[in-house]
Amino acid sequence: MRLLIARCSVDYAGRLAAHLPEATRLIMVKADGCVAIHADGGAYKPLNWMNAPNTITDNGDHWVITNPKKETLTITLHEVISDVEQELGEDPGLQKDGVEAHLQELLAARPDAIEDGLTLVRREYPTAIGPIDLVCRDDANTVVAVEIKRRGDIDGVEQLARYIERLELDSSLGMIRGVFVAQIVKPQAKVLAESRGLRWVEVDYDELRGMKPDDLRLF
Amino acid sequence: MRLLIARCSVDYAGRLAAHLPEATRLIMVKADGCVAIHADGGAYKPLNWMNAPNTITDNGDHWVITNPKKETLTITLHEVISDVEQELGEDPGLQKDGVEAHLQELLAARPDAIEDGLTLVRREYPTAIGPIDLVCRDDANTVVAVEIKRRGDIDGVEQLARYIERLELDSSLGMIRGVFVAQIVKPQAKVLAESRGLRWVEVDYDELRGMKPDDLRLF
DNA sequence: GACTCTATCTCGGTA
DNA sequence: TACCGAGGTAGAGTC
Repeated sequence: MRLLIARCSVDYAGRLAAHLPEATRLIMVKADGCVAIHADGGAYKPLNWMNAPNTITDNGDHWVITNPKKETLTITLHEVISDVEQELGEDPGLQKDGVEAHLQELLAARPDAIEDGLTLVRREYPTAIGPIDLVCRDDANTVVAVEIKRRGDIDGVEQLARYIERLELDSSLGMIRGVFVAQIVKPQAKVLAESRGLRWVEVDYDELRGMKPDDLRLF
Repeated sequence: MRLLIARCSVDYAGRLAAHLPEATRLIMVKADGCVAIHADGGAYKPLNWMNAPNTITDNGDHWVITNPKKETLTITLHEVISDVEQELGEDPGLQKDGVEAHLQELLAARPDAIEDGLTLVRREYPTAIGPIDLVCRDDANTVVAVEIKRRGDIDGVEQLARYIERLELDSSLGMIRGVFVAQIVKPQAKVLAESRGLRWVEVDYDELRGMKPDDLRLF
């Protein structure tokens, strides 16, 4: 990794055009060739960047970085303040817990946490337009399609509606209901779900994780 | 900005839990207090981070960074390889050209570039499910709802369909047509638009920008 | 390669 | 502050 602190101006030409006036910034060049230009604030996102793979042409006072899509990042160096390079080696990578997949796992194990009497038919039920998170049946044996999100936005409701439309083409399934499940369901999503005749349910991840498979039987 | 290269392990506990095993990484601390931990590859996104505002507690061999939501990032330093600090000062910020807002401006000024005879009724026309980019009337005085995207994906078509559904609730408007406008309309979006009875139009940003308000009169 | 969907999305605007 | 939409979304997984 090369860390260059310099007064520079930068131009990006690609999907849009962007320009950075002259100022002092950090230019980070990683081992894979990707370049990021950071200001001294504003969270982790760089002001400008070019992902690998790319080719970096160093013309002394200015660099031109080009990717296979012919987008270019041009860095003009006005004054180099510091320039250090350091090998970091491979990174073992990040381990995560608590993403949507985990929520899906927990709900697949406890479908009655979504709605009393629900039993799982299949997880990742395949359709032509993508897999449905959960397909269940309720105690009246009606098919219930479940879409799970960490954040329940309007897109998720549309997704569920599309899946149900698809399932309805298979007349052998009979009537189909839909339930939209998320840790937080946004107001717009609630309105849309209701107007589409879909239920929505908010669930708590930590509570779910705390539930042993048998705990709910007590209620 | 402080740039620390160190062998470290990291734990994040917040919206999810995440762990980084011991390895050599860059720890970037910006002037506003935000922290980012970078590996030597993998584009511009850090492995772990904590945005400002936060409080950093330096316990020598480990740092604990806490934000107002009580999320924590814990960095355990096993060996510091390099530690440099440099003032960068304020950044004048990024100037962009070619984003959706510009496209909307240009089309609001030249609705006949979308379709001959179109005149603007209102930009950002408010509805309960969000604002419609442009509402126009054609030369037969029919209301035309226009959704503008830089990239015409399937979501945009859905969005336009929702808006029209909503407008149709207002019977005073009469019949309503919809036009989906983008620099590039994806094949799937074309198909969906047509099946929903919506027109789609591709426009060229550079051409639009080149048009003076009077140029089109010549055609 | 194209398509799909997730994300500690980030970031900006607005009510 | 919370909500909502755009993004050079990026990145991972699937077909």
